Amino acid sequence: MSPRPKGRTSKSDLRGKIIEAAWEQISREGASALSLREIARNLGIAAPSIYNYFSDRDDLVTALILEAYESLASHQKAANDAAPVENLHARLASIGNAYRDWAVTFPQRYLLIFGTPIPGYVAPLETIAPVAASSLNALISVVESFHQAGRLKVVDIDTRTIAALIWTRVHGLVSVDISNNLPPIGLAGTQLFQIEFKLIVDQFFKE
Amino acid sequence: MSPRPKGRTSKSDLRGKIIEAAWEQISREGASALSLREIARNLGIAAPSIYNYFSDRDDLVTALILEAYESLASHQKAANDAAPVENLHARLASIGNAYRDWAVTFPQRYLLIFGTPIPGYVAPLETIAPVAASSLNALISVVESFHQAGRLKVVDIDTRTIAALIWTRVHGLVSVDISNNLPPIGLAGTQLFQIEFKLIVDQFFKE
DNA sequence: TAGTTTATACTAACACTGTAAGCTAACACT
DNA sequence: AGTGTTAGCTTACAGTGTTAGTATAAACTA
Repeated sequence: MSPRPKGRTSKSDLRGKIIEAAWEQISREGASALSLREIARNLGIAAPSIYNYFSDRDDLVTALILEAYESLASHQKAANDAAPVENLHARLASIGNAYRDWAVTFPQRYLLIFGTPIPGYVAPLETIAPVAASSLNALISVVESFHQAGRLKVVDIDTRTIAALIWTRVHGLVSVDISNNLPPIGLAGTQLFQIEFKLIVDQFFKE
Repeated sequence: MSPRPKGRTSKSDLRGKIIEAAWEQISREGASALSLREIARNLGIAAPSIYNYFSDRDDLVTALILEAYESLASHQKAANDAAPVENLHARLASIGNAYRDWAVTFPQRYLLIFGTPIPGYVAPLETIAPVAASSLNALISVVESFHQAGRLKVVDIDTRTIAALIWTRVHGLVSVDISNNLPPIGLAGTQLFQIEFKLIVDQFFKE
């Protein structure tokens, strides 16, 4: 039926195309609608061929999660580097806005990372933890800088704990926002984010 | 094969048993592993019989979500009523702790409500919004009371917005905690929650 | 260059899922 | 008694992830 492509295609990069098709599908339908057979259909290949590149569906999902974390981490780093090193408030604002922007631009990727959207999927922590941690590096680094400059308002909490709390606050707001679970208080997500960000800065950082 | 039960069983409450079996399954395997056929197997009935009580799987999930919201809301109300009306800080602490306790006790129910764990399921907002809102009533009421007592530190933010932000903070921390997505900072979820709760109280409320 | 191995595609099949259609026995009501 | 409705059942269909077995083209080896 199919024209039987020439065996080892050598440079067709089918693995990359599978990942690409998976993202396309996730962006449209959400992570939980990921289907190996539909990926295969879209690519014009047989479904089991995917198993030449991923040991099973979970393995593909893990690859997607790693890619998403790397994307988030690189956006964070870019935002951090875009602000002057010595202007800590500017750096903080830059990475804060970049964090929300990334989540709003790629909501399904964000939910893929931080939700539990795939039936029966459990993330292999030892694989994911390192790159997940690296997506928090920019924030941790800024908090550390505030600390070393003696500009932390709160002194009885470890800097990494402060960073973790800032993250859970931002994550809580952003994840609820892109899931459309915000309580109906007449404020758009952007406005609420600005308010919360200001409150966070006020509470933890001097000047 | 089966002894063919006596037709209209009238008081067998199969609908209730289906929901019960669904919870049992969700508690063990997580919400995304919910399977109508396995429910039927556990109850010793045929899978399509479920359709006599729920129009489809999503309908069952909606019923579960409503039940979960109601449970959360009633726990919140109980916690609110357990503290003396005039002691606003005690009431706030009571509902705060009750919120986390409920989430930790029923993590899968919490994730069912606030995550997007079911493949292809989209919550019917007009059905769920009212009971979802009612689970925030205790918090809103306490914040209102602080406001009317002139004991809000922050005056340029609407009280409902303050309540919403407090909720997103608590939700962010709790949801990440029960999903085991907390950054590795050596603090247990309980400790982190106490720290964050104190910070919230300090930031918004006087005395 | 000829022969062998290996990688990558395929088809067919299995076990599972939600769900629709149609049948039947028991009850409720005229 | 007869009728209609309810709530079970079996059967069947289309979808899913996954495994097994097969074929072919490329790459390596003698």
